[in-house]
Amino acid sequence: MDAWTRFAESIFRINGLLMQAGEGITRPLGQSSARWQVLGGVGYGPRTVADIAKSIGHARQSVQRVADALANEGLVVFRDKPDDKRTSLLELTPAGLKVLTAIYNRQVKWSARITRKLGAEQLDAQAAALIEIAKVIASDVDKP
Amino acid sequence: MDAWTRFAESIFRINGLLMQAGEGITRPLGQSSARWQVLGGVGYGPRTVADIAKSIGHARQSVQRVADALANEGLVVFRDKPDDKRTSLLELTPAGLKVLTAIYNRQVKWSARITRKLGAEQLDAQAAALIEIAKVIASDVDKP
DNA sequence: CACAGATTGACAGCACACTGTCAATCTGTC
DNA sequence: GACAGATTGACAGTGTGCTGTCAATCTGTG
Repeated sequence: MDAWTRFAESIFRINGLLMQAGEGITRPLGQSSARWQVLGGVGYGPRTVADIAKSIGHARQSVQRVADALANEGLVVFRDKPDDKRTSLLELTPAGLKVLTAIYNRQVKWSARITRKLGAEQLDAQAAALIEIAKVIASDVDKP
Repeated sequence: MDAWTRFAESIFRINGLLMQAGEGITRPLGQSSARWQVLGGVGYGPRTVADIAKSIGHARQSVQRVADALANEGLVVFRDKPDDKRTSLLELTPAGLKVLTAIYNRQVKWSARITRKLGAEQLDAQAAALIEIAKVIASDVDKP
């Protein structure tokens, strides 16, 4: 197994652990990582579904489905967007804000716990190195 | 945004790029990353579905579904396992071997291209660092 | 102002991973 | 050898993400 494969496997491993942690944070609150991302997208003010999709890098229709589910459960509401009759603004309800806040609190504790163990400097250095590697991979996409 | 979040986002970014590259490698051959993993699991000799699932860290039933699909398309066959009547051994057909070899060739080229740009030493160092971080995350799982 | 092209949500369908349940079968213990 | 517990595939159902198509609506160009 070559260095690149070892590297890729370490990424898969950490990604899996992060996803698992995300589930661990959201699940006790009856949510999920996908729902968290959408709720978080509305956290700083009303936005359209298409807007949120762009910002988190997911397909518009994936976000739409999650948003519809959240609206059904009363965590968000669709409000008319005055200047565009096609779409509407997604807005947190009090219940939605409560859930998002609870998730945020859990996330902060988790983040602080890990940062204490690993050190912000090391994490920043790793992140910077990974972003450089990401650029190289991205520039290679579609080559095979 | 704290260091830990920046780190997590860099992992998500690279993971996404790796998945994308995996699709790029397998898609022209009518396959996918999931199918690749299962084909690869049988590459060194017949194995059971449950066995493959364990080795790649996926749910048994997820692998079962992919294996059934591969069998339907004639890339693998189920052969009786003499000492266990519940299960069967999954084995590559000549067609399956052909596909797996083609995928392997594409993967090797891609891997070599990236390693040339980034250097095996850097990749190994990163992988080692990430594995250490993974241990810390893993030891924290279920804490929140 | 007209109109081509982009954007949007609704609808439909697919791939992949997970979970849980069930009956058949295997394994280890007594 | 009997029997409790683990393992296995079949079946069924869920969540998440993707794609494509369609009609309504917006936007920018001329």
